[in-house]
Amino acid sequence: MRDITLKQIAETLGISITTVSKALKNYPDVSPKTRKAVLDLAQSLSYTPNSFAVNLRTKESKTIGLIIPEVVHHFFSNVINGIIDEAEKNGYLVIILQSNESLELEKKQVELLMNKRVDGIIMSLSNESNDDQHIKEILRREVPFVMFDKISKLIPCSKVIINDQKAAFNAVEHLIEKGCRKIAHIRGPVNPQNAIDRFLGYKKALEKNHIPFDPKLVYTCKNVTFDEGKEFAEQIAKEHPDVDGIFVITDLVAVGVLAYFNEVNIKIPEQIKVIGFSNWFMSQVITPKLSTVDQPSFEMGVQSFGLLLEEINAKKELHAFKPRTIELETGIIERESTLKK
Amino acid sequence: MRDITLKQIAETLGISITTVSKALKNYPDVSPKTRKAVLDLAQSLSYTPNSFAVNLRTKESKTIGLIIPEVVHHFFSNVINGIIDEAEKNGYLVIILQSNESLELEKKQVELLMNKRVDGIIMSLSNESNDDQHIKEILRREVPFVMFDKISKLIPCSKVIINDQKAAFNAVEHLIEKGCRKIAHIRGPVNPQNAIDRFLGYKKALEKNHIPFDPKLVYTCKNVTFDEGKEFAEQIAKEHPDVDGIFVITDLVAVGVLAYFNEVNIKIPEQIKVIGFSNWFMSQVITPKLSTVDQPSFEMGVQSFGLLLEEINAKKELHAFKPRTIELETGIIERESTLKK
DNA sequence: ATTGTCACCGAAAACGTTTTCGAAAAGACC
DNA sequence: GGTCTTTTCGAAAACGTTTTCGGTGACAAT
Repeated sequence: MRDITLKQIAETLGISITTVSKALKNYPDVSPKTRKAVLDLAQSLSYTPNSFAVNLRTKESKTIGLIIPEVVHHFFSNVINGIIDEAEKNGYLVIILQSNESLELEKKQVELLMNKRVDGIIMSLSNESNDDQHIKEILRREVPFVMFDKISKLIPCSKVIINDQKAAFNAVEHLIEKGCRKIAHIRGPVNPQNAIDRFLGYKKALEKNHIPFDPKLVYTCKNVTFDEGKEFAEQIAKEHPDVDGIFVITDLVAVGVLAYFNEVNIKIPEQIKVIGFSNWFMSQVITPKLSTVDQPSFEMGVQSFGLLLEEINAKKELHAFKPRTIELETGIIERESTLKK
Repeated sequence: MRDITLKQIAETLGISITTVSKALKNYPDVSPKTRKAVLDLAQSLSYTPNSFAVNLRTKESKTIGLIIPEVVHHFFSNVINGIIDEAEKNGYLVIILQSNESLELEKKQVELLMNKRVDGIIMSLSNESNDDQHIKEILRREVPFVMFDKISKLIPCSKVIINDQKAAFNAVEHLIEKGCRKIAHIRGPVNPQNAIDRFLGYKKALEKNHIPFDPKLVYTCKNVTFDEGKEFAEQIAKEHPDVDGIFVITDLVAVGVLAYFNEVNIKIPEQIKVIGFSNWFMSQVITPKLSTVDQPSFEMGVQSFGLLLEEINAKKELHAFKPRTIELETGIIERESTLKK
C-alpha cells in the first residue's frame, strides 16, 4: 500500500517523470493524448502530490501560524473562526498555538512556528508582553506578520484593530447619558495596549463631561477573570457606595460584577449601571442582560488573514510591501444593565 | 539574508555535509573537536534545520490535524485546549479545521489533511455525519486516527468518550430524586451517537423509576442553539403545563429554556426543574444557576492526543496497534435549577 | 612487514517534486 | 530533399536533509 509517486505513473506509462508532472500541471508542451493518459491513470490511482516534496521545492507550505493568549475565550475563538475560514478559502491551513498569557511561552511558540517555516504568522500579544525581541526577530527573518487586537504600536507590521480609546469613550459617555455621575473603571492589566487605550477613553469621556477623574475609582485586573469581577464589585460597593456606573474592560469581568451585585441585592441598573466590552454570548443571557461594546471578532479574523495573504503574495512576487492597519468599527449594544429608569 | 544550511556550515568549516549533520545529531563517530566547531558555528549562525527537507526525508511532519464541528463552542474549545497543550509537550503542532456541522465540508477537510500528510487525525463528527466513506478512507490509508465525543460506533479506531447513556441516566434520576414525576427531554439531532445515547439514558431512567415514557415529551433539536431552547420551552409550557422537569441535551439549549421561563415568570426550580449537559461556563453565571453534567473536556483532548501518539509511534516502529477506547468519568453538578424546595 | 583495531570522516543515494533547457520528432513549405 | 518552424518530450539540476557503508590513517601487537 505504498504512496503513489510521479515516478510510478511515469514508469507504467513508459514516459518520463517530467512529462507526468507537466501533464498534471497543465503545461502547454504536452500532447493531448499523453495528458489524458496521465490524468486518467493519476485519477484511477488517486494520486496526490507529496506535499513534503512540494514544500521543499517551492519553499512554501501553504500553512500559517496563529498565536493567541487562549483558545477558550469568546472573543478569540471567534477570531480563530474567521481566520480558519478565510485561510481555507484561499488554500491555507492554520496551526494554532496559545501563549496562555505568558511571555516565555509566546517566545517559544514564535520560534516553533518560524522553524516550521510557516508562510506567515498572525498574533495577538499576551498580557505579559512588554519585550519585543521575539517579534522583531519575525520581521528580521522577513516572515509575513500580522497583529490583531492586542498589538504593539512600536512594531511596523500590518495590524487589525478597533479604536479602543474611542469605543471606551463612547461606552463611558453612554453611562453618562444614562445619568451616571460617579463612574468607576475596572481596567485590564498594565501592559496591553488596548487596556491602556480603554482607560484613556474612560478618562477622556469624564473630562469632556466635566466629571473629575479620581484614580481611586480605577481598579486594575491581573487575570481578567469572572472572580476578579466579583472581588472588585465588592470593593467598589464598600469603598465607594455612591458609585453609580462602572465601565468594565471586558464582559467576562462585568458578568462577575453583576453576579456580586445580584448576590448582595444591589439593583442593576437602578442603583448602579454597568457596561462591558466585547459582547460575549453570555451577556445576553444573564440577568440583567449586560450592555456592552460590540467588537467584530469574526471580521477581525477575516481581515487579519487578508492582510497576511497580501504580504505573502507580495513577498512571493518580490514586490515591496507596505504594512497597513485596518481599523474596524465598534458600536454600543444597549441592554438592561444601563437602562435609564 | 539567506537561510543557513548544512552545506554552508560544511563549507566554511572545510568538512563534509555528512559530518556536520552527524555532529548536530550527536552521532558517536565525530571527534569532540569537530563537533564543538560545528555546534559553535551553528549556534552563532542560529542554524535551524529546514523542516521541509526533514519532512521529506523522514516522512513525518510532526503535525496532526483536528476536525471539529465548530471552534466557538465551550466544549470544543476546551478540547482544543487540551489537544494543543499535550501535542506541544510532545513536539507536535496542530492544524485545526471546522466542519460547521456539514458532512460535505467534513469530507473535504479529511481529504485536505491527508493530502497534507499530517502524522495523524483527531476528529469529532458533525451532526450530519451518517456516511462513513471518508472515515474508512482514513483507515485504509493507515493514517493514525482518533475520534472523541461524537463518534461512530462502526469505525474500528481509538476513541475517547464518556458514557453518555449513563450520564444521562444519572441526570434524569437526579431530577426524579428531586421530586420530578413528569419529565420532558430536549434531545439532540437524530444522527449523533451521543444524542441517541442520552435519549436512551433518559428513557431507562424513567423505566427504572416506573415513570411512563411519553414520546410527546421528547423534543428534537436541529441546530442545538439558545433560541431552540427558548422555543421548546415555550412549547412545553403550552402543550404540557404539568411537566415538572426537563433534561436538556446541552447547557446552551438549557440556558435558552431558563431564559424563556424567566421571561414568562415561571419559577425555576419551584415549578419546573432543569438540568443541562457539559457544564458550560455560563451555566454558573445565569439566574438561576444551572445544574448540569460535568464533562471533562480538557482531559478529553489530552487523552485523545495520547491515544493518537500511541498509534503514531506504533506505526513508526512497525508494531501492530490495537485501537483502544478510553471512557472518562462524568458527574452531576447540582446548582439552583434543580434545588428541592 | 603484516595484520588488526579504532576513531574519524565523506561519497553517495534517497526522499518526490518542479523547472530549465536542449533535443528529437513531426509537420510545413519551397 | 532540404530548410524551417512547431510540437512534444526528457535529462538533469535543484531544494536540504538523513543514513548507509566503505575508506583512511593512526596506532599497537605480532
